[in-house]
Amino acid sequence: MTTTPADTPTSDWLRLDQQICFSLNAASRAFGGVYRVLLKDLGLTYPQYLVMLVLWEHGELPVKKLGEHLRLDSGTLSPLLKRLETAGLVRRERSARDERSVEVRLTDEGVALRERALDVPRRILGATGFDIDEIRALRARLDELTGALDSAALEQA
Amino acid sequence: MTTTPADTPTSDWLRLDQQICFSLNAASRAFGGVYRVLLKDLGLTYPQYLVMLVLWEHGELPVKKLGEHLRLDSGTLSPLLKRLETAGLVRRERSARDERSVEVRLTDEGVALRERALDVPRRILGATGFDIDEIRALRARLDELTGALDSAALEQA
DNA sequence: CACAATTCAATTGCACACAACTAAATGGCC
DNA sequence: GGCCATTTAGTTGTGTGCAATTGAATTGTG
Repeated sequence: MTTTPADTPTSDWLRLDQQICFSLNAASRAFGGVYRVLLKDLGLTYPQYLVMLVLWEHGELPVKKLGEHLRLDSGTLSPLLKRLETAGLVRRERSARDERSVEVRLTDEGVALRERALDVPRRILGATGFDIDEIRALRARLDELTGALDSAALEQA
Repeated sequence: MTTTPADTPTSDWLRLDQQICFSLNAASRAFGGVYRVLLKDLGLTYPQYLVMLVLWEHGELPVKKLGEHLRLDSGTLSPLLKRLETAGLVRRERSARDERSVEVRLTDEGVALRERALDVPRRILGATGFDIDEIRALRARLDELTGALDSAALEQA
């Protein structure tokens, strides 16, 4: 346990920084690892699962809206959606009203996959060892952090 | 604010799961974004910065040890280290004692870069909007989570 | 000593992330 | 109506992240 006092000299900040980055980075990847195992049966990667979650909840969506929900741009989504389409889970059609836009909608197979995903959240929760309120508190903290980091990033632009 | 009661029906768990994954994933990438901006001056990516942090603290290290510190394998580290070497920050030499092993050591330039990185942690802390004790608490929580997820992953192997 | 199992780094193949750019379509403005 | 800025997906290029494989070096065991 490194209980670094608040007046840590500058030269040690890099070590402290190390701890902070590592923790977030490691947690994110550890989480991804557990999802990867659980999602293997469904034939989904973790980011693909996130896309399916949004579609299961919202139904049909243009790529733009999907990206806003997921904080992802077309550079990431276009090839990912192409793979989901090849897998038969999703169809993409140019919107009739606005031909710039592409509507992403679930196929019957994509809708059906939801049933097989239903127990994923519970198994994930079990893997964390946290109870649901602890997870919820952590989530709130992380959202707070994300919000602060986003506005800080904007100020630099 | 979605205050989901503990007896949420199964069909809504996917929506809850969505919130949890999104938060962690988003926080991780938001963090990466802020680091990316700050590290641009130094010519480092975020993962490269993590490698440099370990080297600044520990000096010379074999690739294996580096991977243990960072939870990364040679598949990720080999090309990354090659780029750091091309950038002149690092040298790689096969160990004399054990020719399977490759020692990674900082060049003078790599050591010098540390000076220019000294204010990164403070600027990151500022971007989070958290004070140092809050960050420390969050880090502890994340480490706990990582530990639980790792042991859960092991049980499935 | 011989030889099988293990260790270590590198490589290959696949899938994100993201910046920068392209191309098509739309909307606003004169 | 004609032109220009904006919006929207897609593409390209670079850099991870990880599974699986390869190949060389070492270790353990008889």
